[in-house]
Amino acid sequence: MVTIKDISLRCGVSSATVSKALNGSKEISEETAEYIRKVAREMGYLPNATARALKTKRSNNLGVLFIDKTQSGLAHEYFSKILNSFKVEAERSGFDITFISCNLGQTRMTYLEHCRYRNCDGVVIASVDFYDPSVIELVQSDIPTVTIDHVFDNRTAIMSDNVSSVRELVQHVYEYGHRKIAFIHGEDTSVTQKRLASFFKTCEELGLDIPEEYIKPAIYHDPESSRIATKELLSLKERPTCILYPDDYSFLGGMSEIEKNGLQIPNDISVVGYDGINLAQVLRPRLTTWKQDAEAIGREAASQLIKSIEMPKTYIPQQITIPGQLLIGNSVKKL
Amino acid sequence: MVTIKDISLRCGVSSATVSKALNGSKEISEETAEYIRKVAREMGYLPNATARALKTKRSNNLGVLFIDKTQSGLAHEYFSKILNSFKVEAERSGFDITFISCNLGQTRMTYLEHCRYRNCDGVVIASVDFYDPSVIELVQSDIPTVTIDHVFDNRTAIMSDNVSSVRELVQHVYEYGHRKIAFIHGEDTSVTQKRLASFFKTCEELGLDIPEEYIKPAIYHDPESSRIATKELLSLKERPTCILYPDDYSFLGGMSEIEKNGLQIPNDISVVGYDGINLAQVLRPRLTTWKQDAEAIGREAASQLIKSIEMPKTYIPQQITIPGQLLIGNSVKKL
DNA sequence: TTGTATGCGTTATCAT
DNA sequence: ATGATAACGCATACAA
Repeated sequence: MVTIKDISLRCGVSSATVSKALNGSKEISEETAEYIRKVAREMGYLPNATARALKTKRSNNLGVLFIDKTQSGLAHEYFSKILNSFKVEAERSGFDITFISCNLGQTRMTYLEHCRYRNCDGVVIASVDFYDPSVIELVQSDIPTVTIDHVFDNRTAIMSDNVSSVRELVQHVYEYGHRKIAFIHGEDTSVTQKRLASFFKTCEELGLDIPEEYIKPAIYHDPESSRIATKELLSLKERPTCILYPDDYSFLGGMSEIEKNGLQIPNDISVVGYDGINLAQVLRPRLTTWKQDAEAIGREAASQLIKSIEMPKTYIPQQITIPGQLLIGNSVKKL
Repeated sequence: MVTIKDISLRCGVSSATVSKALNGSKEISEETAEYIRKVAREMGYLPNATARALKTKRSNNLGVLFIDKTQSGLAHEYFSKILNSFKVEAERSGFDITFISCNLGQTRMTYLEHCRYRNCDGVVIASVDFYDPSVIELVQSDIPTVTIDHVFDNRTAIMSDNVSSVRELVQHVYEYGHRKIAFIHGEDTSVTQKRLASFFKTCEELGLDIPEEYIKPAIYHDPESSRIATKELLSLKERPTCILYPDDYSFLGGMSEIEKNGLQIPNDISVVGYDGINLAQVLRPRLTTWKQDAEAIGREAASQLIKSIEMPKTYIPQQITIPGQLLIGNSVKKL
């Protein structure tokens, strides 16, 4: 392993000079700096991130706290896209990514402890139980954090547009003539609460009276629970003409149930998804859904997090909403 | 931040003693060791991974080289499961995980350089172009590596059972009376080559003569390409009675095409998938497929990698095949 | 413009 | 059984 010292000996200068030259310090004359860089290149020098981190207290390492309960966390296209664009943007600024968890070796540690142990410069938090005390402890610490789809006071949050999205979806099916609209929602989170509230509000504004049995609980990214909810909806005396699903992936469970009942989409029943995953756009009929801009969410999260790390004094936490768009497929029939 | 020195002052012993006590050295008397541990706990001491890594040359950090081309890498349930179980097993042994890529900041580096820069103790490699010179450079370096689904000489590889799986699948549909079996395969990799060879060999053994137009290329995890391949197969004069797909996810593209043609699975045409992803088991009819033990693959990869790190002298690289199992659904009709 | 010296927190060697 | 000390590779305050 070639170190700064090796270079300094070869160049006949001090290690301090080499360090400065390599870091582009203005102190060093362009001539020697150029020479040092050349030698460093020739010798195949690579900075030692560990030593640098120990000295500077900056690891250039970002923690990623994604919970993989039901191991759907990363398999979830929405989150895997966010992670990927987060990673790309982070790397563009020279940051690496480390997963944060709570059991390392035999010693159980909190998320915060794990971050400190690894000297993470910042953490992005998504897809977790935001009421978990260990998550709250992390967010309230001095480590910069960015959360996705959940707001903490005086912390940056990147939000998908859960209110306007559901409003637009409901308005869309309303315009297509639907009045009996069912809503299958995910587990109780602030995202779900927002979507539900937006659903009720929009329906109210449109003068729709949605019976209670049109609202069914399910679990995000779990086709089976949406299949069951679908089954219940289909067995109602007053069957809805359109069903809104928690997400595209869950819809596939519903789709299966609908087809099993010999019904056709959209002729016999209309459906709407959420997320805009690739798969749903490949199936026929194409699913009408809300396309979230996961790529922008991840990129923005990284960008904000890095800003807050690099300008700790002047950075102002903010809530940023990333707009998505209505994707009109063929799964909603005009009545 | 509380350091070893802080503890040593508080305990009235030297920092060397604290370090030894905390690391369970036999040199220290049980009595003082216990006291030191107690104080450390009270003070909320956390070891500094950075300082430790600098001193010991061990980062307790494993690199993960997964290429996310077409951003399906992590969205791919097979790989995301592997990654997750790898992570869980690694953490059980006190290792963290860092993604390896080739462009960090403005400086482009090779995978090997990235690993060195981060002092990775080892790397797991999957879902990449194994003929990429930068990948080969990494594998041939002194950094321990484990590859998944590709063998390098004198290196550990964890393999799914591509040969026996395809044999069993073909035998299965053969037993159900199918003779006209089409095979849609993924892009050209050693995995694909193995599956194709196994397909041809099994067919030969069974006395089946598969016409060339029954073999269609597609792309793994890309429903659209499998949809096109399906379309071509369905338009043949001599239409196959059964289609084998590259993977379950790709099958969904084919499914869509089949249904668009007004055909029913399995009455009009039989289909077989590969991977055994959750989704395919939720749809009706349930897909007959090969369930890969992704969880075991990831776990074994981590376990082997860590062994090779901890016992560099005695560890012997090996190829380990993780068996999967035939999952019989309702997508293959008995003829 | 360049060099010297120090310390980041830890572990390891060698004394005691 | 415990302690003093050096060293890991780097960055920086300060001196020259």
